[in-house]
Order: sequence, then structure tokens, then C-alpha cells
Amino acid sequence: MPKAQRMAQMLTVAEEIFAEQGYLATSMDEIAERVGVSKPMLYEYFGSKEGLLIGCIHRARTELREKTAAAIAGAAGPEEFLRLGLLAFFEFIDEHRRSWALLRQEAAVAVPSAQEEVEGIRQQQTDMIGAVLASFTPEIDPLEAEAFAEIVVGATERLAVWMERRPSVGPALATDYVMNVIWPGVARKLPEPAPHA
Amino acid sequence: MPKAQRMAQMLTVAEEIFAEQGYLATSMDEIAERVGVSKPMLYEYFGSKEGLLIGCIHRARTELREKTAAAIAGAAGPEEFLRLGLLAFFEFIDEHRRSWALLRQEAAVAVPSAQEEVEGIRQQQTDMIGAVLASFTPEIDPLEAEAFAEIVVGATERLAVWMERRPSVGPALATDYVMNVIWPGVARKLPEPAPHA
DNA sequence: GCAGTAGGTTACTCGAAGTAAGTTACGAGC
DNA sequence: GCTCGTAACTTACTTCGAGTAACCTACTGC
Repeated sequence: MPKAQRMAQMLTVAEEIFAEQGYLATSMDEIAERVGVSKPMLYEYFGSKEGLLIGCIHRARTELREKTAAAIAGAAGPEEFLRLGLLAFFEFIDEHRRSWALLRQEAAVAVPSAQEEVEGIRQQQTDMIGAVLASFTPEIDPLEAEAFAEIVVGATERLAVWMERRPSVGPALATDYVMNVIWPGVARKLPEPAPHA
Repeated sequence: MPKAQRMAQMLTVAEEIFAEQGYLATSMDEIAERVGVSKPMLYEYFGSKEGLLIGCIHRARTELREKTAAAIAGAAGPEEFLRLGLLAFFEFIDEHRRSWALLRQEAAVAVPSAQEEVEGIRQQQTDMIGAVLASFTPEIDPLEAEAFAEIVVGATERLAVWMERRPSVGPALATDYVMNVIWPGVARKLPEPAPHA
């Protein structure tokens, strides 16, 4: 099997087993066996167990970025922008419970580079939110804009975990909840009182 | 040395080394050596490496609960309650950067029981917030109250991480930022328009 | 002064990460 | 239609750290 294809397969299997049993409880031999290949192949392609984990996170991160970018492309104002971004995020989580569990639970593992990779995902999001906020309210204190972006990301992430425990809550409702809490605080900062829906 | 005292010392040392190097990169031999005792003593008192980690988290959790309870004891209304609770949390983080790093980064490790212990801390907080919200706005949708509590906890946690990267931001300012974003959204749910400061 | 126990140690086992060295499959060039 | 090179793969190790069995020691109450 060609390298690229084999790597993708390894990531898929690893993601599944990591999510199932946890990073620590999973052995490379087990992953290798389920892939149908021997352990040194994993090391050939990913260097280490940690490298394999990072590969999983990285793939999810890329996918999330692409979906979010597509979703917000046509947003007209800050409210719609925020709403569409949040919705894209919650939908991604909803479709990828496995990878999401991996990101939140396993990846925060002591492994420093995996930590960085996860922080990279958050950075993607805070940057995006910070940028849109700054572009719509140019006179805002940059530090406060940054804090705001962090708050939104934290709130969203936490609500995503909560959503998993609450089957009746889907992406749309989760988005509403976050917007309900957060939007009034932002609207006050906008130049004109924002004629929101 | 008596058992209780030795255990406390072990927790202190373990917390420090875990926070420094990460859970995975730390060996029990190393902790034992730095405590000045042999490895089986750690197993005698904590059962496993995971047990030691859980001990660290549990101690921090207890301390946080006590400090928060003391801080909010005299709160007059929902706004003051929230503000004092947030402030107590950020002050705790500020004083315990080490344990906080441990909680956020290491404890989320694949180890399921450590995961539960950390979730317990969040549960403490969401319960508290949910309870106060329900008591002040009895007619609120319970699901929405729950979502709100999760949002506040997520936002707060994330902002605490951010605060560590931003030395100029202290507990007071962090509290302000969170309140600025969150309070307007809550105030709308209250029976009367809340004459906030 | 002896018994029981709290607090401690040395010296192992065992499992899993990581590696060295070698093997097979297979397309390109003659 | 053979052979050279390389991509894909394996077997058989080493090493390191979690966890344990078995043994030691000093103090306290009687």
C-alpha cells in the first residue's frame, strides 16, 4: 500500500483506539495489529507514539479550519459571523465525537507538543474571532478584544462537552445558548446598536 | 515521619514535578528520590502513579472549594455573587500556578479517574452557578440555566489560561472582562432590570 | 526485655516504547 | 526476462519505568 494511503489508515485506526481506551492505555503493538502491519511501520511514518497522536490532532485541526472557513465565508456582519462560526464548530463536534474526545481528553496529555497542537486549534479560533471583532469595532481595547475571543472559545469548548452529555441539545441550540449569553455584551461595544434579528 | 505529614509532602513534591515535566515524563523513582524516600512508599500511600496524580488534584479541589465558599458567603445579589465567585477563582489560580497547570494540562491525561476528579471541580462550579441563577430567576428554563453555568465555567477556565500568558492581567481585570461579556446576557433574564454598579 | 506495628528498604518482574538489521515486492532501464 | 534500486515491511532485540514480594528496623505499650 502506498505511503500516503497507509498513513491515513493509521491515523484513522489510531484516532479510534485512542478515543476508545485513552492514549496511555493504548499500545503501539495494538494499533499496529489493528492496522494489519508491524510496529516499526508506525515508527517509520510517525516517529513516536506522541508523533502519531499529534498526527491525529493535526488532521482534525485542518478539517475544522476548512469547514469553519467555508461556513463564515458569506457572513454579513459580526453577529452572523459569530453565529455561523459557532454553528460550524458545534456541527464539526457533532460529526466527530471520536476525534473531539481525543482532542479534549487525550491530547491534553502531558506530551508538550501535543499540547501545542491543541493550543494551535484554539489559536486558530481566537485569532479569527479577535480579527472580526477588531474589524467591526476598530476603537476597542486590543487586550479586551483578545480576552473576549478567549472567553468565546472557552465557553464554546465547554458547551461542546456538555452537548455530548445532553443528546437533546444539538448544534443549533448550543449556538443559540452561546449567542444569548455573549451577544448582548458584545453589542454594547459596537458603533451602532446592531439591528440583530 | 508520621503518615499524614509524609503524604502531604509527597503531594507537594509530586505536584511540583508533574507541573514541571508533565505526568508522562515523570517517573515514580524521581518523585521518590526528591521526597527522600523509596518508591514502594509512594505505592504504599497512593496505590499507583495515577492515584498520586488524583491525590494532587483532589487536594487542590478541596482548597478551591473552601476559598470560593468563603468568598461568596456574604454576596447580596446575583451580580455580586458571580463577581465574587469569579474573583475567588482567579485569585486561586494566581496563587497556585503550579497546581493549576497540573489540573488543566496533566490531569486531563487519559487516566479516567483523574478525568473524573477534574470534572468534579467543574461540577462544583457549575452547580454553584446554576443554583444561584435558579434562585434569582426561578422562571428560567432549567436547561438554559445549565448551559449558562457551563458557559461561565468554560469562559473562566480559558481566561485563566490566558491570564498566565499575560502578566499584566491580574484576577481583578480578568473578573471584569468575564463580567463585561456575560452579565448583560444574564441581566435580561432577571425579573427586574438589576440596578448593577 | 519482648511483641506488635508503623515506616521503611532492596531487589526483583513484566510490559511497552523504541530500534537495528535484515527481507520481500515491484517498477524502470537495458 | 533479468537485474538494480528503492519503497514497504518484518523479526528480534534493548531499555526503561510501573508495580510488587519479601525482608528490615526502630519505637511504643505492657
